[in-house]
Formats: sequence, structure tokens, C-alpha cells
Amino acid sequence: MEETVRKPVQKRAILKKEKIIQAGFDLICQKGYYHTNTREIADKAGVSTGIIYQYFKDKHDIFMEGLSIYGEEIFFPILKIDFSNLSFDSFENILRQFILEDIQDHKLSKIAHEEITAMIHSDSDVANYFYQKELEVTEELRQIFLSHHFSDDDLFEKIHVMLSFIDSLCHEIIYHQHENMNYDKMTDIVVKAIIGLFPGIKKKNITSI
Amino acid sequence: MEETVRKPVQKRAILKKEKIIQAGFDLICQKGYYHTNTREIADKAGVSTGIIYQYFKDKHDIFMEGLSIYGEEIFFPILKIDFSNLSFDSFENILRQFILEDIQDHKLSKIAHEEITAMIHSDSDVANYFYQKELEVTEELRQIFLSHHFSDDDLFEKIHVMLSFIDSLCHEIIYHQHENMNYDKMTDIVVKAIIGLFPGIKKKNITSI
Amino acid sequence: MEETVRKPVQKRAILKKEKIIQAGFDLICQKGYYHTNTREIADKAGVSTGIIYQYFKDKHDIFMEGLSIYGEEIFFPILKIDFSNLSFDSFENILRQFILEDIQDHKLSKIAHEEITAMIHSDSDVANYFYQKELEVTEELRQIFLSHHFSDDDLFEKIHVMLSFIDSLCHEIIYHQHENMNYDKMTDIVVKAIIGLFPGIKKKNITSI
Amino acid sequence: MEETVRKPVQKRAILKKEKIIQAGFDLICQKGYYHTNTREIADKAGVSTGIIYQYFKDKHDIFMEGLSIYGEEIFFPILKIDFSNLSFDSFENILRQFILEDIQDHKLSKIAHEEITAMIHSDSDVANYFYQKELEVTEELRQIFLSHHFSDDDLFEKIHVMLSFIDSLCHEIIYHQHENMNYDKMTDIVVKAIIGLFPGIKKKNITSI
DNA sequence: TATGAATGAGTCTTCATTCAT
DNA sequence: AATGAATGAAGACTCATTCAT
Repeated sequence: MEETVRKPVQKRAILKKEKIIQAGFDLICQKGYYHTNTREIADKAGVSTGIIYQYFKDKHDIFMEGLSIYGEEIFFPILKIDFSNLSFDSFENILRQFILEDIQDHKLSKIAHEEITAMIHSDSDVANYFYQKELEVTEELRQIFLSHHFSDDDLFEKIHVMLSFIDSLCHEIIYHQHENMNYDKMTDIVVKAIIGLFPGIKKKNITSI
Repeated sequence: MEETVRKPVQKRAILKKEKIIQAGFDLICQKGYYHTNTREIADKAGVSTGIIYQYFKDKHDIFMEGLSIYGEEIFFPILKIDFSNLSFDSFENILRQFILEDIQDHKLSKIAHEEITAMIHSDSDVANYFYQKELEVTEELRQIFLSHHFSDDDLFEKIHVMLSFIDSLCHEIIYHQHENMNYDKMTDIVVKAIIGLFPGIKKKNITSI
Repeated sequence: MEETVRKPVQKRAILKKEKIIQAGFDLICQKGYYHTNTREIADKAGVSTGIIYQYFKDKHDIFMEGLSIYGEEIFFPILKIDFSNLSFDSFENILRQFILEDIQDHKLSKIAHEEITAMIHSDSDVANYFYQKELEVTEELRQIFLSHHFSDDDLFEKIHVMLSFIDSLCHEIIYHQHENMNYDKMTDIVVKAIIGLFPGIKKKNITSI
Repeated sequence: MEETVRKPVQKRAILKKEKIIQAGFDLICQKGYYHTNTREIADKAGVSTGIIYQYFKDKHDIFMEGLSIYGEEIFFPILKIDFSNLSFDSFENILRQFILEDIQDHKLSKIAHEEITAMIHSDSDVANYFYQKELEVTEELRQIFLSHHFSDDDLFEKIHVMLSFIDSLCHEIIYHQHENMNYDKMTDIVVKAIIGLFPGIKKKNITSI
């Protein structure tokens, strides 16, 4: 076999590749992988269908490259939080603030979130990407929490659990709006549960009083 | 247009319809909706492709009927739990027991779980089914919890949160096996968090002493 | 080959056959031959699909039998005209009266007319039926006209032409309604042309004065 | 949905599109719309089935494009007549000449005529095409007749009637050949009737003498 | 006679990918 | 490097007709 996928070296070519990724990722996020075809992608990117296969192995490849570029921003907004003044007192506020923002983010790219989440569960490449990413993010947060004097006991696991709790909550709020459900209360419940995961903060702060 | 879908009346035909549902649901669960074609379903069910469209509107319809039959068992095993001796002391055990069993269930139909979960996020009919089902299950559990003297404060929301916590945990354990993660600890963390959602039990029991 | 189509002898069976013909002919007239399937016919007739092939060779056969029953009434309403007082003075009135009625008939079964006309041009069996029928009707009218002292010169041809003129006119009026076209004037023109076909009437009457 | 039909830009592609139209129109005209399938069209055009849907919305679209190209020539040969020396004396000759030629034309594309006529009566797009075309042709002829001093009284209607008379006659002669019918006489009858529609010619010419 | 279940070839259409230019 | 034309296998779905009961 020959290597048929080339790396573009010229500036224009690089821009073209990026346009294809953007177009492809966008469309797949909006309409779903199986409802997006390469011609649409080419059209939206303003290129010919043929050229796509110079830069990408196949349709799937386009999506994966898009994911590697945009995935973090869409799915791990927590990385953008300013944790510089994380403390016992501020934790709940930061948490609530983040949840609010996360929900806003979700709302903006509601469909994209769902389509990608679907792929996480049906496409092993996508699953692996998120699996890996989650671990990285968890570790990153762990370092931050550690540096703010959170107890190291099972911290990795706790943060992971925290992330999944937040995810569940946001998803619930965005997609399952039901009149009989009080989402403010639900948020309170989850926030409380998350805070409960880190009794270390309290202790430390209590003892420091 | 005419109504083209018919209900089979003969015994053998009813069995055949069930076979189609089974075959279709099975295949879609194993290979995914888009990777399963009608001919495969027909072959596996031992029928001709034509007969499928006498009993079902389309491929999607087969899956939905399968979901309505098997969905509950696969996705809401909690309904099978014997809550007759639910109490402050027993709650944690019941919970842990259930989690273990749930994980076993998940393992048995690992791929099915993933494929269906994918569809929840990409197919609105499937989403609606689960959305509705979740509310029903939540309410059912709420009644049970109430009858066992759990506090009614935000009970609906709390149970819903509990369910999503359990789901997250099980999913995590089944699909994200990672060497650096201690899943026993994670289970402990989540169980504790869930118990923490229901302080009423403790109080009640404590005060009743 | 065996003879597989049976003639029903029992009363109930005859009624059943008639119901099938009625249902089939109706549906085909309303939706077109290719957009009507045997199951619909069976459903509308209140019988099973299987029984159809006891009474008819195939779908086409149903239509042809329907045509032989209902065709005359739909397509040759001129046969119902009372020509008893046909004469020079009455001819135009009878003609105009008939045209008005024909248009009403057309309007009632507008779609049927079109669908069958389509088949006349695409199905040789249907074409032959009408070909034959037209000749019969022409001859029948010729006898009537003769008995009312119309000149025998080319009478067969003239009546045939008359019939086709009437047909064209009615079709025009029913289906081609156009704002720039004055259909009353068009009717006058055609009526005049038809009367002009039979100068014999005038002469006879003129000389008899 | 996206616009999926494209215009070919390359020369060869344009030729190919034309080939598809030709093949499709031909086949449909010979075998009927419902007895022509896309594979046959592709085969006859020497292309793959896929390419068809790059240039056409569907099978129907192919036929409509064919109709817009060939329809006029097949169904309105009257447009090719040289009316430059139209006058009282020449009218009958021109008419007879045209009828002869029209019959020849009909004979050449006998089946096509019938199949398309069938579609006029069963396909509303085709019906509309002819409806519109007829009005245009009628108007065009009206202008010509006017410029040759025909009386303007109901001229539009008269020409329309004339066209339908000619149509009926030709159709009759081509498809209904019957031994007991004298078609020469029938032609005479119709020609006379048509001439009778335009008494203005005579008068004008007579008075101008 | 009658049912309605069953067949399976046939239809239109789509689309990722390759090819000629 | 780029175009867009071309491929053709594969897909969902239909339906006249036959078959088992």
C-alpha cells in the first residue's frame, strides 16, 4: 500500500484542510454522521469532493480531526475555569457558576453535544478519544485541587465522579425538561452531593479557624 | 395513503412477528442501527424481506417495538429489586447489591447498552421513550421509598439524581476500565454520595431510637 | 396450463366478485392503475387478497371487467339521450343539452375520466375496448339519425366526427379552464360546426316548408 | 435538505446529460413510464445509474426535460408550417397538406404519441406542460391568422377548436383504422368543418373582389 | 371457498470513493 | 494540487402473485 493521505505544506493547502475539517465537523455535529455526506462537506468547505481524499483517509477521519481540534472546547469547558481562588468558601460558587455556564454552552451547541455523545457510544475511536481526554482532564483538575490543599484521598476518583455528576446534571437540565421536575432543586441536590465528596476542605478550613 | 402495517392474527404469524422483532433488535443492538440491514434481519428471523413490511412501518419501527419489549429489562433492572425490607440499615446493602448486579447485566449486553445509548442521543423517538420511562421509574421508586418512610422532601428529584449517579458509575466501570483508577473506591464514593442524598432516613431512624 | 380462474356460481360468490370489480375499478379510477395495489382492492372489497385470484387472472383483469360494466355509462352518456323528438329544430337544443349534461358527468368523475383516458392511450386492451365501443355507439346513433330522416351521406363518419368534437370540447372545458378563453363562445363554435356537419337536415326542412 | 441536482459544467458531462435525456425520453416513450426503469436508461445512455441522480431529481425529471426539448417538435408540428402565403384560396390546401404530414409524423412516433398522451391524462406536470404549450401555440397561430386578414371574432377560440379537431382526426386515422370507416371522407368532413369556422375569409375575399 | 401469511424479484435512490483531466 | 464526473454496490421498501391452512 502507498501512503495516499498527504500532509499539506503550502499555506493555502493548510487553510483548505482546515476548512474541510470545520465544514465536516460542523455538519456532522448538526445533522449526525450518517446524515452528512462528503459532497455536502465539500460544498460547505468550498472545495471539490476529490480533494478531500488527498487530505483525509475517509469521512471518519475528517470527524476525528475535527474532534481533536474542537472536542476539548465543547466537552471540557471546565478547563477554562479560573481556579486561582479556589477555597472552601469559593468552591460552591465556582461550581454553581460553572454549571450555569456549562448549561449555556450546552444550549448553544445542543445538537452537536447530542450527536457527538451518540458517537461516543457507537464509535470506538470517538470513545477512546474521550476516554483518554477524560483521564487527562481529571488529572489536570487533580493537580489544581491538590495545589489548593484538597485532601489527596481518592482525589482522582472523586474528581472523576464530580465530572460525571456535573455532566449528568447538565444533560438532564438541557434535554429532559419536564414540568414535574424542579431543576433548581435538582441542581442544589447535585451541588451538595459534589461538595460532600470533598469533606477534606471543610476539615482543613475548620481546623484552620 | 392507506394503513399498510397489519397485525398478524394467525398464531404462527404472531410468532414470526416476534422473531423479526427479536432478530432486528438483536442485530441493531450488536452492530448498530446503520450497520444492520433489512435483509440481515429477515435472514436471521428466517423470513423474507417482504414480510417485514407487512408488520412494520420501517426498520426503525422494528427497533422501537423491540425497545418497548426489551428496553425495560435492559435499562431499568432496578425495577426487579426486592425493596420489601428497605430501611436505613439495609439501604446501603441493597444499593451495593444492585450496583453489582447492574454491572453484571451491563457486561452481558455490553454492546447493546452502548448502541442503544447512542441512539438515545441521536434518535428522538428513542430519546422520548427513555425520557418517559425514566419518569415512570422515578415515580415508581418514589412511591416505594415513601412507603418505607423516606422523607418526601424533593424525593422525586433525589431519586432521579440517584438513578443518574448509578448509571454514570456503572457505565464508567464497564467501559472505561483504566489501570490508574480504583473502581472499588469510586463505587464507595458514589454509594456514599447517594446515601447522602437521603439524610431523612438517618434522622428518622435516629430520632426513633 | 390449468384453467385457474373460476366463474362463481353461488349467489354469495357472485356478489363477492362484483364487490371486487367495483372496488378495483373505483380505486384504479381514482388513483390510477399503477398507484392501486391488490391489497387495497381486497381491503375495500372486504375480501382476502387470495380470493381475488380465484375470480380474476390478474389485476388488469379486474379493471377490464369493471370497464365492461361501467365503461359505457361513464364514457358514452350520449346513449342515454332521448332522441324520440329529434328534428331540425330540436337538434341544436338536444346537442346543447347533452353537452351540458356531459360536462356535469365529467365533473362528477373528473379523475376517473382522466385515468381511464390515460389507459386508453397506454393499454392496448383498454384501447381496443373503446375502439370497439365507439364503433358500436356510432352505428347505434347512425340508426337513430337515419330513422329521423338525416341524410345517409357519410353519416357514419359524420357521427363519429361529431362524437370526437363533443369529446374534445367537454375535455377542454373541464380540464383546461383558462381565464383568457371564453368557453361559451367555444361551445357555440363547436355546436355550430357540428350542426354544419349535417346540412341534410336543413335542406329537408327547408324544402318541406 | 440540500440541492442535490447539479448542472454539468464539463463538455463531456453536458453531452452525457443529453444522452441520458435522450435515452430516458426514448425508452419512456416506447415502453411507458412505468415499464422503464432507471437501469435501462443508464444502460442505453451508456452511463452508470448513479450519475443519473447527479443531473436529475428523479426518473420523472428526466422525462420532463425530454419533453421540454422534444415535446414541441412531436406534438406541435403545426409550428413548422410555412404560412407566408396563407389566404382564402390556400387555406384548404395548407390544411390538407398539414394533416397529411401530421399523420406521417404520428406514424413515425406512433407509440411515443400514445405514451405521452397517456401521461397528459395521468401526470399533472405533463398535463400542465401541454396546457401551457397549447395556449402559446394557439396565440402564435392567432397572430399569424390576424396578419393574414382573418377576422378577429373569437379567433383565439376558433384556432383552439381547429387544433383539437385536427388532433382528433389524426389520432383517429392513425390508431383506429377500421374497415367500415372511410377516412378520406372523414378528412373531408373535418376539413370542411374547420374551414367553416372561419367564414370571415370568404366574406373578406368575396367583398374585396 | 376462503384466508391472510409469505415470497423475492424488482424498484428507485444514495454515497463513499476513485478516476480522468 | 485540484476538479467534478463517474462508479456501482448497497440500501430500504413494494407488490403481484402463490401457498399453507
